[in-house]
Amino acid sequence: MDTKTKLISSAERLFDRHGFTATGMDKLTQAAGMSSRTLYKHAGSKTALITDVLAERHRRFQHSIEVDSVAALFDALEAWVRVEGCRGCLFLRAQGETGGDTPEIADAVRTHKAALYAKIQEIVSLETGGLHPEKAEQVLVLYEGATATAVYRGVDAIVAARAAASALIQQARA
Amino acid sequence: MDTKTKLISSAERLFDRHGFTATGMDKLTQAAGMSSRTLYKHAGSKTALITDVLAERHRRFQHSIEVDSVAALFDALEAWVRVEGCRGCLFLRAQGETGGDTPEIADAVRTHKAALYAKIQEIVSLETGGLHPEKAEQVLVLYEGATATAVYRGVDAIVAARAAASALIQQARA
DNA sequence: CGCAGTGTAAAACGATCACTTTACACCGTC
DNA sequence: GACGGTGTAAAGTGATCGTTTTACACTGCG
Repeated sequence: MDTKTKLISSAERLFDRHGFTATGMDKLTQAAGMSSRTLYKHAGSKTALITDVLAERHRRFQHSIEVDSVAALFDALEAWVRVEGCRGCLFLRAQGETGGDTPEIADAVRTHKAALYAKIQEIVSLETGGLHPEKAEQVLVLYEGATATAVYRGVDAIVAARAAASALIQQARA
Repeated sequence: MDTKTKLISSAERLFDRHGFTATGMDKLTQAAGMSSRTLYKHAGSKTALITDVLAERHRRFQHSIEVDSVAALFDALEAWVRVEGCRGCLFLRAQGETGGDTPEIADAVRTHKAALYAKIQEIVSLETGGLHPEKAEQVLVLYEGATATAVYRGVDAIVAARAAASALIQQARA
């Protein structure tokens, strides 16, 4: 594994477990197994490192939601949290920690959420024959809710969200 | 307004806008209009101040959700974000920033979420005649989802959540 | 052989962190 | 009129923040 990949993946882990602000550069260099000079050569700054981490996570997340039904969307989320754990949406957490004051981070969040919503719109349109576009936002809310609620209620929240989403879609088809 | 009340309300505002870790004691003393000595006499420590802020917010929040229908629950949330803004659940944000490593904060989050879930169970039971207890978790997910999604989609998310929740309850009644 | 590239360890940068201390002023009460 | 309680301003605590610097070692390529 090359230097930058190792840096980003170990940084993602630390940011996710302990928060962005609370994670210092010493912890990051130590976890990545490199000197601070090397870290700065590859990342440039802490903000840039956070941006890189979010971009990589977005890439991986996008791949994980390549599905074509609402039920499968929540199955994918369940599989995700089983592998990655459930500490809430890392993008919204980054937004919250910075108060939206860091433009690069705010942009990464916007991009990620726009893509998520677009994907959900695509799936819902597929399942309802494009007849109920308002259901997309409801499914989005269920998806975000599943992610947030799983923090303290675990996978049960995702199971409940999938059931609710399926019921709403079923209802739209009738 | 007495000293401690002023301290807690100004601290809540800063924590909410800029995050817990990113908000230093100098900003807190300045916003509260008091010396650091007075702040420490009343709060004890930053962690204790965060705990006090969360406890006060919980008190205020509990009062705001004294309703007896699912629709009214989301109306209350909409009214809340119109007054307080929508930057996500402050409890989950505190949990995320500390990684759950601070017991007092983790306790505050647990208490808050247990009360929220209990309230939703009560309302759902009221509306479905106690026949569909599994709907409570679905409404909880919609509630958390509305809070999280409102961060980037505003009140629309809450409106969508209310519609979805009402549909699910309606379905349970049939 | 020489040299650019990439890495290391470790010290230092000024700033800021949470927190404490010193010294002093105003207050109503006994 | 001395008093404890509550407040202030401001300097100082050591630690840690993100970042840069100095000095040096290894590697593959011309």
